Amino acid sequence: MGATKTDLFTRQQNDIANMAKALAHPARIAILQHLVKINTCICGDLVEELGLAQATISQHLKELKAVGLIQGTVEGTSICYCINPKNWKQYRQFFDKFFGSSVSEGNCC
Amino acid sequence: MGATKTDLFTRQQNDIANMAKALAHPARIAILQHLVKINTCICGDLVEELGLAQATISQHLKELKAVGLIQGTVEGTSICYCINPKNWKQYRQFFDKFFGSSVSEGNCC
DNA sequence: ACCGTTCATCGTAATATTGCAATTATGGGA
DNA sequence: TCCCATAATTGCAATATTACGATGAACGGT
Repeated sequence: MGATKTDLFTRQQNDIANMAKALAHPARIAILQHLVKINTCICGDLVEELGLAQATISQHLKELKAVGLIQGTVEGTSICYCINPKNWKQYRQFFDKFFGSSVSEGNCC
Repeated sequence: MGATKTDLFTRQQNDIANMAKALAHPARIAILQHLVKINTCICGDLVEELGLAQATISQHLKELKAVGLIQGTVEGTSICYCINPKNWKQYRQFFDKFFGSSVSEGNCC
């Protein structure tokens, strides 16, 4: 025991949870914000920007790439990362839909 | 080592990461969806609804309550949980703002 | 007062995540 | 070819999360 029981939940529920998990670390939020801000691509100066070790940054980038939020292309000796616009919009829609179900104010609890 | 270095990031970045963390589990997504659906309050039939043990559900409810997404009031021998409309809307706005920074299509990577 | 129902909390085991040093590719100079 | 810079991967230690059985607290009924 200790592992998440994904089989108990719907595909959609696991999807949303996984999307949220990708955002569930300040370093990854910082990376995404930096990439959004510097709309043109950025390489590994993220290591300087955030105060984490190169190996750690690389790991976070890997996770973000795994869920499709960012993409990277080789640029000579360094690698150029940027937001994946398509999936970014999809994420936005997913969360929008999730929270969109407007909650009835008051009258309970 | 192994703990998240929250002090390296801004308050806002940590906040978003924490909000995302609250949603980063299918059981909590399922709980929230159930509470939204049954707009009137619901008690602990969540234990039946999801297939998890009572102690586990209670733990997830505690986390959701800790971040303010739900609220609960004593209802005799059972407890009535429901969405916290105010914070729900705030969450929605936060994520909307985060993803709102529209990404420039193409032209890079 | 006694029992049963409902839920929180504690303790513990299993697993996942975070972070880094060290190492390993890979590509561009000299 | 021999370095040097950049970034991925590996291996490991520290910490966090998930899940559950057992126990405890609170309430309603009898």
